[in-house]
Amino acid sequence: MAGVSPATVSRVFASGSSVSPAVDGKVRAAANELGYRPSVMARSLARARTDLVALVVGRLNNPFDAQLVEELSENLDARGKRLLVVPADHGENDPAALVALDYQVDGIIVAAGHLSKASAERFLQLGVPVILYGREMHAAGVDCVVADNVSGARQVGALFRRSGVRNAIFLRHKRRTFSDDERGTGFREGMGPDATIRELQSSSAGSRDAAMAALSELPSVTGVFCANDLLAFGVVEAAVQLGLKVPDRLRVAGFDDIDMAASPFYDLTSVRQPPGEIASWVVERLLERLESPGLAVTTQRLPARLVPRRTAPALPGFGGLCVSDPGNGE
Amino acid sequence: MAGVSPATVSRVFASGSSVSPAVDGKVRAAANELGYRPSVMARSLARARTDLVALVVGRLNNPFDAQLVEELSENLDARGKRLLVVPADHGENDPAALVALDYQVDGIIVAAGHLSKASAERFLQLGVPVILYGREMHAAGVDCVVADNVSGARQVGALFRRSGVRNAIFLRHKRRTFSDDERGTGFREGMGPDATIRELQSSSAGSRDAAMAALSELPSVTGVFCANDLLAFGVVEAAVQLGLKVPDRLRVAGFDDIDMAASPFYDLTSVRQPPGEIASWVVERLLERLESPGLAVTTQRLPARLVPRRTAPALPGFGGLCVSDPGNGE
DNA sequence: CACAAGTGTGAAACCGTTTTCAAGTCGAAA
DNA sequence: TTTCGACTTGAAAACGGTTTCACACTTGTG
Repeated sequence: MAGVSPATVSRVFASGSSVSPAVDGKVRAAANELGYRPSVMARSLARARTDLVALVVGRLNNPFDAQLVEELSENLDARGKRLLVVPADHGENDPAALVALDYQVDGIIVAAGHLSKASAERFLQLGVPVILYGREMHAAGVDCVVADNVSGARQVGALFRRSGVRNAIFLRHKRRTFSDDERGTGFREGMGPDATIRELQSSSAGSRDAAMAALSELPSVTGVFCANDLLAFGVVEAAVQLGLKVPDRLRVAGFDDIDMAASPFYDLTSVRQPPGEIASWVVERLLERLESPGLAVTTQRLPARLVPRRTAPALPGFGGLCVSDPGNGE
Repeated sequence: MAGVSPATVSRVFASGSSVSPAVDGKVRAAANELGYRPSVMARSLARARTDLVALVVGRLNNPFDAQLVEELSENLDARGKRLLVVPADHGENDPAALVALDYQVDGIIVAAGHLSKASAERFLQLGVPVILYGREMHAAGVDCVVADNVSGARQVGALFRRSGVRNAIFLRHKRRTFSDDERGTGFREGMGPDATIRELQSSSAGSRDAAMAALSELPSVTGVFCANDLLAFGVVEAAVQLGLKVPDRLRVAGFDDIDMAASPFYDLTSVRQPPGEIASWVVERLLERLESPGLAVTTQRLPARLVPRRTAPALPGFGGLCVSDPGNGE
């Protein structure tokens, strides 16, 4: 060292320790000169803390998910932690999550479909906090954040019902999903017991074709609620192509309220779940749990708000409940 | 240890070393029993290799960027490396990139705007390979991948010119960008020297308003080329709102060819740059450079292909050059 | 049967920090 | 002047692996 000290350097870079100004200056000067920066790896090894948080996540083709990744990354960064992305593309369960463990990550954030109970227990046993979003899971101390799917979808159902829709389709993803289940349930609740609701499955990419087929085959259907906006876009397209006027002849609604939903061409009624809030809740909770591991497990429900637009407009009488866009339609 | 060996365990888990089948079995059995997995941190410290690759990236609101992150993450994962996300949201230059160094990452991938020459040199000096995408940079051994913006934009310009557009707008981002510059250049080339081209700046979110203002003020403009699809969407919307028929009265084109460009409502002529190819080239190159650091620096240009759609249709006579959608228009 | 070559294993040093502990310095209080 | 803390600093033991080296112990060959 240019200065004269082995472990004192540590104190200089670790905040909080007391070092005399003189020494501090010398060390920093030398470090600057040498271009020295403490190795996070070595520090992690010694402290048994990596400041790394793993995110186990699947595909990002839905802008909503992408947004979430961005927000998570930024939130963590602001708290001095770094995001380690572990792709869970294998579609199925845990193996990906286990990789995270090898990195001694301080915590793990898992997207809806990618956590098995087995993994969850393994994490708990190792004392690594897990936050799950987009799905509830009553298992070993994992905290969950979920948008209030049931309530959001119920609002859509109620709007459809009040608009006179009696015969509807619930379009969901091919792969069975916790949130799709909830959205279906909420929708049925909102539509009431005397409504007929068909469930249809499709990939986001193929939703137009699926909707085309279903709508031409079932002329009595007057409303389609989709598990997300991407699916709904396809339905709107199909309706246009079939000459079914939206919203007069057919109401359409989606879920997530991604940016494109506000496009004047779709102008899609949707249910807003704010990625920013989810992200900040997730990291907030993670950090809380890191500093006091004993916390009770919680499941946080984030409110989901109906955003009525043209494809399923709010009814005059009920406008008070619905918050529409500020819409400075010049 | 349940078995009988301290450093032999290392050999068991490090591939390639020779261990007798008997010992190997015992060790693995014990490891399995104890739930032991080697600590990546310790390994990294000893080997001076972390299997971590940092990605310095800004916002992900453009689906194109999100897709890129996904592809990068998966490609790296398949090669045994992990993606560390370092948000560069500060908009400006290097500080973010330096964080990556502390993690002793094996390599760094940087998105267009987020690398300064200073950082680049620092990385080179430390022997950490840097791959830059979305921008060229003739500095210290950084490899670059860039879509062929000039050629792609030139194709748009040529299409516009052949369609009779003489007076056009090039709509670019507020923040000055390498690729926007190139796209502007290519567009001008394609339009020819006698065309009038106005440059306009806007954020993706506000492009509709910007276009509204410009188009009503400049009635002679008959074509708008945008630096990306998101901007172009706003222009199409503005055109509709102003009653300018697209494409008869106004041609519009974007860049990236994101999924939504194919939406029948926009049906946007665009220039395709494949995120998958970019991603795989990036990690391919990174790994190459990791195992043979002496490689000559390269700048890879990936072909950008015009995808004509309704907002600026291909002309009958020139169809051969343009690849349109498979379009099974039922 | 001896000797070279090849294999599987253990000892020990090392990677770059943190952290405990003890020792040393200095100023203030007695 | 002596004594007692408060501060600053260094020595040394971790942290959990990898890796070099040397030491047996098999094998194969003359």
